[in-house]
Amino acid sequence: MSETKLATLAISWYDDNARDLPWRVPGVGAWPILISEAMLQQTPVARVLPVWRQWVDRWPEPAGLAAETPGEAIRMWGRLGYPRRALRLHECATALLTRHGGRVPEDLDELLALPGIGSYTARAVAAFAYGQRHPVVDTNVRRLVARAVAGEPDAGPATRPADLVATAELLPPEPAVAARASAAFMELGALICTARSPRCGGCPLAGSCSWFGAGRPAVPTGPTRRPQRYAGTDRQVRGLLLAVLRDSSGPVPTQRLDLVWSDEVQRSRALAGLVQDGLVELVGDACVLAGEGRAG
DNA sequence: GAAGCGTGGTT
DNA sequence: TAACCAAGCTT
Repeated sequence: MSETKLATLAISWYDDNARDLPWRVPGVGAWPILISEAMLQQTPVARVLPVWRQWVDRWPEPAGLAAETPGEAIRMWGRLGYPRRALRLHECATALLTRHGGRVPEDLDELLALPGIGSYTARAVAAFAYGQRHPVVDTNVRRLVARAVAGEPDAGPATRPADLVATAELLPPEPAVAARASAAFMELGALICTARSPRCGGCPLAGSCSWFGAGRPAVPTGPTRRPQRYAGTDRQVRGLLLAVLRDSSGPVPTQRLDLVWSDEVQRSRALAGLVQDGLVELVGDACVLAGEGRAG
């Protein structure tokens, strides 16, 4: 008999406090759920909502997306960020068509083999779309488990196998209940057990939380590496270049792209990177989004 | 395991 | 205002 009290408490709280997100509505298919998970990778819910609606309205099945150019997926991605995710989602739709008859597979290993689908997303789809019992471990769950179970102030930066084990031990035996517990843990991490200023006063797990019980010890202060700034990076230049192409329907002369960044060396490097990544194509002396060099 | 990859709101 | 933050994946 293991510790499923946390799951019970979390689910009770979730019943009353879960946000009404459209991909959580009963009956939503695995494909729209998969799209939501891909969009939510590193992008806040509020920004995903309108784009998700556009995608599921336009491409309710994988076949619809697979029939488009990759560039159209990139264009419809809008400003969600990390546009390679749009490319991967398009590749994913194609893979679903060729390997799985146009449907999202239920098997975890088959999900993991899809483009852009990693450990978190595969388990999220298996749990939330198909009601399977898998540990669904994202940054929120890692943080919550680190605090509630291990009594630590925060989790490590990346998901490790041990995180999956620790989370799996919290899941109730019934698959559907386990899936709901995973959703509840994530929601608690997103709304209550936040990174910056956790609201332990409103947390249903506080009475069972090791970290809270220990008086909320702080993160040990140490020399932290300063992360790379965004301004002036290739990342920013890529974003500027892609924004021009996204808002254009046809080929864009490279001469026009010269206007978005004055440093020729960096601009060329950024553009070459976009081409290398398959987001952009060169057509003579012009650029287009992927797959739109001939038509579109 | 670290680095690279967008974007915009919040503190 | 600069830094931080938001449901990761790939190489």
